Amino acid sequence: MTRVRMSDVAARAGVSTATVSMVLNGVNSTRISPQTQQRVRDAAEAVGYKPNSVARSLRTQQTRMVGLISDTIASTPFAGRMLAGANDVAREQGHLVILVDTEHDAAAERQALHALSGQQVDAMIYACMWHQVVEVPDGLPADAVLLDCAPITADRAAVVPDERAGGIAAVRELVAAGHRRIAFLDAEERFGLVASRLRHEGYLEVLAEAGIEPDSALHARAEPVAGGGRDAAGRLLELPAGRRPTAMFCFNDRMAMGAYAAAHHRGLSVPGDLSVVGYDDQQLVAAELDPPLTTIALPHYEMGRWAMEVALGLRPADPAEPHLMPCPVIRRASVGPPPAAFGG
Amino acid sequence: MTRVRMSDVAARAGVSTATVSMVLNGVNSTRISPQTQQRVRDAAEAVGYKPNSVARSLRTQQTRMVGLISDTIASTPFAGRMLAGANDVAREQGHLVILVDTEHDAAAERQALHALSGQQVDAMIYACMWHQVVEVPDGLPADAVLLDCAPITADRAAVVPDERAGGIAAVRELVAAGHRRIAFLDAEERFGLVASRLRHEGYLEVLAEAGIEPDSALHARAEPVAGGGRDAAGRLLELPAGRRPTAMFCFNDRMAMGAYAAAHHRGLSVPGDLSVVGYDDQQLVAAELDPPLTTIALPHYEMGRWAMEVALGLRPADPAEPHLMPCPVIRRASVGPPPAAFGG
DNA sequence: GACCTCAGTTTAATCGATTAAACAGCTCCG
DNA sequence: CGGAGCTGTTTAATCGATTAAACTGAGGTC
Repeated sequence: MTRVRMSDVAARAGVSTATVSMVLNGVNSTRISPQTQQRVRDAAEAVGYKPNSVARSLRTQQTRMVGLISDTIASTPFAGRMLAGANDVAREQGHLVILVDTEHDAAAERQALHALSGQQVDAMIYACMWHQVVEVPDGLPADAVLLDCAPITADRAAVVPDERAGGIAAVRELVAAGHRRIAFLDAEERFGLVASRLRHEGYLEVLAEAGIEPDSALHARAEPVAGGGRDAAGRLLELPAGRRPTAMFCFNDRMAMGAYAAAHHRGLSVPGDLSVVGYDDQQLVAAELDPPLTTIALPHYEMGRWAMEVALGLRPADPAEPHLMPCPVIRRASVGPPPAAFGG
Repeated sequence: MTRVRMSDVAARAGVSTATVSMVLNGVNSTRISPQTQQRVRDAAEAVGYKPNSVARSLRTQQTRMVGLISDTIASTPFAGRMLAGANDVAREQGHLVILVDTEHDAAAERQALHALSGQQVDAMIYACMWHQVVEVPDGLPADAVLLDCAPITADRAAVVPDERAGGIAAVRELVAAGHRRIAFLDAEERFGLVASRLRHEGYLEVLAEAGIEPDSALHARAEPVAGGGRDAAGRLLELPAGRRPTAMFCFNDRMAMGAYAAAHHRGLSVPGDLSVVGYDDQQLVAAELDPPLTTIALPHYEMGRWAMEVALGLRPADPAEPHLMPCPVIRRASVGPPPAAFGG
C-alpha cells in the first residue's frame, strides 16, 4: 500500500537515485549506458513507480498546475465550455487546473489568491461568467490572464468576445435576406452590459452601411430573459403595418425565445412573418427552438483555449488591448425573406 | 519578487524556523511565550509571509487537494452545479479541487488518474454528467467517491438522484390536480438511460396507487430532445377524445418544451387543455417557458456536496448501496385541472 | 551543593525528488 | 610511467516546510 519511491526503483535496479532520475526524465541520457537505462526502466515498471509530483515541484519550483479563479463559472451553464477549452490546452501541455469559485466575493477572492499562490501554481487565469469590465482583485499576479473580462486598467492580457463584429454579422444576416425594418431587442440599460452597447453599435453600423435610417422605436429594451423578450417583441408587433419590424435581432437566445412566443401568440410564423436572430448559441436551447434559431455563438471554448495558451506562454499577448475573439454566426432556420407585403 | 520563506520570518523575529512554524500553526503554542508569539506574528505580517504548500505537503503527506475526474462535467451546462456543490464543501474545509475532464476516453482517464495520484491528492471524486451505471476505471482508489453514477460492482460510495421518487412526485402532482389520463413522454430505450427506467417505475406506481389502469398507448417514446417531445406529444394529442391524455409527464424539460410546441400548434393551451410536468429543472429553460414549467429538479448541487463530504470523511457512506438524493418538485404554472370535458 | 523539573527554544532529521560536482576506472599518449 | 581525457555513475546539497528530541537556564527540593 505504501507508495513506492525512487529509492525503491534504484535499489531494485542496483543504481543510485540520481541515475534513476536521469533515466526517467531523459536528462543526460547519452551519458548513461543503454543496459543501465533498460534496467532502470524495467525496475520502475516492475515496482509500479509513479513520481511524487509534490517532491518534484518543491525541487524544480514548477508545479505544472494552473489556477483558474472565476466568479461563478462552474455554477452556470454558460461558461462550462470556457473551462473545457482551458482544460484541453492544459492537458495537452501536461498541466492540471485547480478551479476556484469565488462567487464574486472579495473575501473569497483574496482567500483563493492566497491559496493558489501558496500552492505555487505556474500560471493563473481570472475568469468571468459573462463579458464585463472588472477591477482586478489586488494580489492577482501581473502575468495572470483575464478570461471573458477586461481589466479597467488595461494592463493585463485578456480575451473577450468580439461583440461588435457579432452584432454586425447578425444584422447583416437579416439585411442580406432582404429586411429593412429590423428591430434590436436589447437588454435594459440598468444591467450595464458591455455586450449590449457593443452589439448595438454593430447593429447601427450595418443599418448605416445598408442605407437604412435607424428608427428609435425599433430599439426596444427589456429584461434579457424570455419574458422580457416576449413583452418587448409583443409591443413591436403591435406597431402599425408600415412601422412594424419584419425581423428582430435579439440580445440573447432567451429573448429570442420570447420573441418566438410573441409571434406565435399573434398567429405569426417564424421565419415566414418574422425573422429572428439571437445571440449566445445557448446549449440545449437555440438548437431546440422550433424552428431552430439562427444565432451568434459566443466563442467560449476558443476563449478558454486562448487564455490558457497565453497563461502557459504558448502565445504572446498584448496587455494593453483585450484580444477580441470572433463570434461565428450559426445559421439555422429562423431567418427568411420578409413577408411579401413588405418585400422589395 | 523572490518568495519569502519561513527562514526570513525567523530571522526577522530572531527565532528559529521551528518556533515560527509552531506559532503560525498553533502547535505546542502553550510552550511558547506570548511575547515571542507576537514577535513572530508581526514579523510574518511585516514580510508578507505565505507558507509554501508544496513544501508543507511534502512533509505532512497531505496536500489538501482533491481530484475531481469527470467525463465531461465542465463542458456541459448540466453539471456545473455539481461542481459548485463539491467546490463549496472543499473550500469550507480548506481544500482545493483539481478538475480533470476525460471526455470518457480511457487513455485520458488513465493519464488523469496517474497525474492526480502523483499529485498526492487527499481524496478523489469520479463524476458523470448524467446518471449512469459505470465500470470504474482501474487505478481508481478504493476510497474514491462516485458522483451521479453508480459502480457496476457496488463497492464504492456513490450518490445518484432518486429518480424513482422523482417520478412518483411528478405523477402525484398530476393526479392531485385531478388527471386520470396521464402520458409518460419517455426517452427511447436505445439510449439505455437508467433514469428512464426508474422514472417509469415511479409513474406506474402512482397510477397503481390511484387506481388508474395503465394504458400502454400513453407511454410514448422518442429522442429526449425538444423535437422528439414535440412529435411524440403531437401523436398523443391526435388520439381520439376518450383516449387522449390530459396531462404529460416528460422525461426531461426539453421534451416538455416540445410538448408545449405540439399543444400550441394545435391551439391547445398549457395548462388549460394540457398539463405538463418536466424533469431536470434545467437552468435558463424551465423557468423561461411560457407558462413556466412545473418540473422535478435534479439535485446536482446537493449531490456535489454529498460526494465531497464523503470524500473528505465528513460523513459516512455505505459502499454497498448508492445514496439516493431526493429530487424536489418545483411547482410553477404548467399544471392545472383537466379541461372540463374530462373533469370528474 | 547536587539533583530534578520545567518552561522556552533550538537542533537536526525528514519528506522525495533534481542536479551540480565529484569520482572511479579506462584508454591513450608523449 | 604519469597524467590527460573519457565514460558511466555516485555523492551530497537543495527545495521549504514540520516535528521529535535535545538543549539551556532558572527555580525548587532535600
